[in-house]
Amino acid sequence: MNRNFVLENIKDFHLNQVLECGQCFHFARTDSGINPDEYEYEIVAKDRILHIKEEPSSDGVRLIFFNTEDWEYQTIWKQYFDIERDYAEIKYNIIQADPRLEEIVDQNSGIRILNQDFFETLISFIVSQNKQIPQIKQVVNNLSTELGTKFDVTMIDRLSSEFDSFFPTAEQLHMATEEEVRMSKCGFRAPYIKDAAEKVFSGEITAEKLAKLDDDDARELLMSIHGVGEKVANCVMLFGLGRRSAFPVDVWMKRICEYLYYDEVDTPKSIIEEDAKKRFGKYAGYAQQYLFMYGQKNRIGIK
DNA sequence: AACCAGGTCGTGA
DNA sequence: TCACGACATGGT
Repeated sequence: MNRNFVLENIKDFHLNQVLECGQCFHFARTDSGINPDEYEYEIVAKDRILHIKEEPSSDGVRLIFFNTEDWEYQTIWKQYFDIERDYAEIKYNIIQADPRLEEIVDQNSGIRILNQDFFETLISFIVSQNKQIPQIKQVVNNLSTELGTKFDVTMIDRLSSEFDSFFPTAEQLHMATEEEVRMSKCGFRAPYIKDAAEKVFSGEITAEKLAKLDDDDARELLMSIHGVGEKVANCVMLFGLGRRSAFPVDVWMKRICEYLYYDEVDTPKSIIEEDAKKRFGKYAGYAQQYLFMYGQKNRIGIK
């Protein structure tokens, strides 16, 4: 109890970029920001609340997992943070596919694609449609506090200011009424959330079933949920099912790719996705995330 | 006060 | 197939 697990010299990893790149929504930065090299976050994931800190180290970064046993890191967080994947190889291949992306990848070289829970990812990206990231985080937290299981006090190593509950399970969202779901301020997405919860709770759609399908069939099954279109399905594949060749095209990716590849000419999302998957192959999902961060930081295509 | 946000649905050519 | 408005909510 109360022991910290520490990783030294982790390369291609920057906590700030991992969490703030728009792939996950149930977390908060908890440090003051006074020291520019240190980042501290609370993350609610994997039926736990994790208090984690990043500091510079001689070669890469040091990650401190507070109040974490070795086995928890080995069986949970190692996988969640994609620690053992070779991101140097990923970046090399992306830059091979398009040398112009070298600077973009360098600027965001600490990104990792998290291995998140399927159901939470599905609902979170249903919520994400036509919303900005701070609002998505708010709705995710509202759903959790209103309908999710409260933390066991022994799980918290200090009082959390923002969080008190896990993201609701499919069963919990299935049992809730549409009005209760609407309390989260999800608006017109409430029936979408209900349909997703019902299809997952009934076993009609599960991560296990989806894992057996090829990309096209998996996406088609996801899109049988009312409120899940191409973009949300691709995000669920990429962030919640480990399908790293998925290339979600949202308004940002459309602007960024039109800027880079189509001479600013209006181009259908389907063409953008198809061309990107040809260009980046099995690395398309990673490329998408580097491009997304680049576009957001530099406000590509915004007046 | 309009307009937009990590979109999708329903409708009508 | 494709264009277009509606959809809750909150922020410029």
